[in-house]
Amino acid sequence: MLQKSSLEGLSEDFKVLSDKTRLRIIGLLRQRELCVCDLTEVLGISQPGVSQHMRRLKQVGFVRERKGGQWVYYSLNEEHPLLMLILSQWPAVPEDERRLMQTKGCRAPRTQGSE
Amino acid sequence: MLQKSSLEGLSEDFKVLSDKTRLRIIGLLRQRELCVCDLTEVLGISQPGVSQHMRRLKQVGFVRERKGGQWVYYSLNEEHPLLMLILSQWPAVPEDERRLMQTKGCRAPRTQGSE
DNA sequence: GCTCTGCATAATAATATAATTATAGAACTG
DNA sequence: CAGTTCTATAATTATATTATTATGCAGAGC
Repeated sequence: MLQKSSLEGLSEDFKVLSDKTRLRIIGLLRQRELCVCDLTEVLGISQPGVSQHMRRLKQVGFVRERKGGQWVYYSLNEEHPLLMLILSQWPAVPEDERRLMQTKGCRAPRTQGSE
Repeated sequence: MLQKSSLEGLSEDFKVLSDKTRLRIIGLLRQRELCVCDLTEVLGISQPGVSQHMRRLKQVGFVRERKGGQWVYYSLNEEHPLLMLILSQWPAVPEDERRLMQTKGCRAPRTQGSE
């Protein structure tokens, strides 16, 4: 039984969507592609935590990754039918969006003195 | 903080949808309204198990209940926007549908001799 | 080549979830 | 009213899930 039932797949999709942190991530990715360090900063959880969430989001095909130098950029997979359907009802999370604005993330090449 | 964030609500909706048994229940309710004993028979789990699932489905407003005599009939809430959206992509579970056909459920008034 | 930064994975601990059995209440049946 | 049926809830147990810390690997910059 290599083939998962479609029920199994759907359940897995919803399981991935059932975590608030992942919902926040998806919301943030609507704005633009983001790297792990961006998300770590905005979400306020540990880097490994973000990585784990991204893995699950990737596994079900909600996000795609693109490696750019040192960074890994994640973006929404616009070809995922269920995700696109659901995005139409996505709630805004103003606080996250504000934090995303304020965050410098990986974009600011660090001037080594500054902490 | 009486009001749940919409993120919380959405996450809860997906959590309810993330269980295969509940997905099967929703699929079955697409056919017609069903009572707990129907579902117990088709799903092959215990009666309290079905009741618990129905409670969660009711809590997030996916299903409605109607009491009819001795029975409690559940049906899909056609006014739930997210549910309606998602139903468009619902997978068929032929085996469940077959079992539903075959089941007599609560409809057959038991002729007391029959086991 | 050495060091630092960004990311992934492994191991672990705390918490949540779903099944079962046992029990109780409400509505029919005689 | 006594017995039976259908459903809900409580208690328990087994299993999943999510967070953290520790660790390793790859690319960038000196």
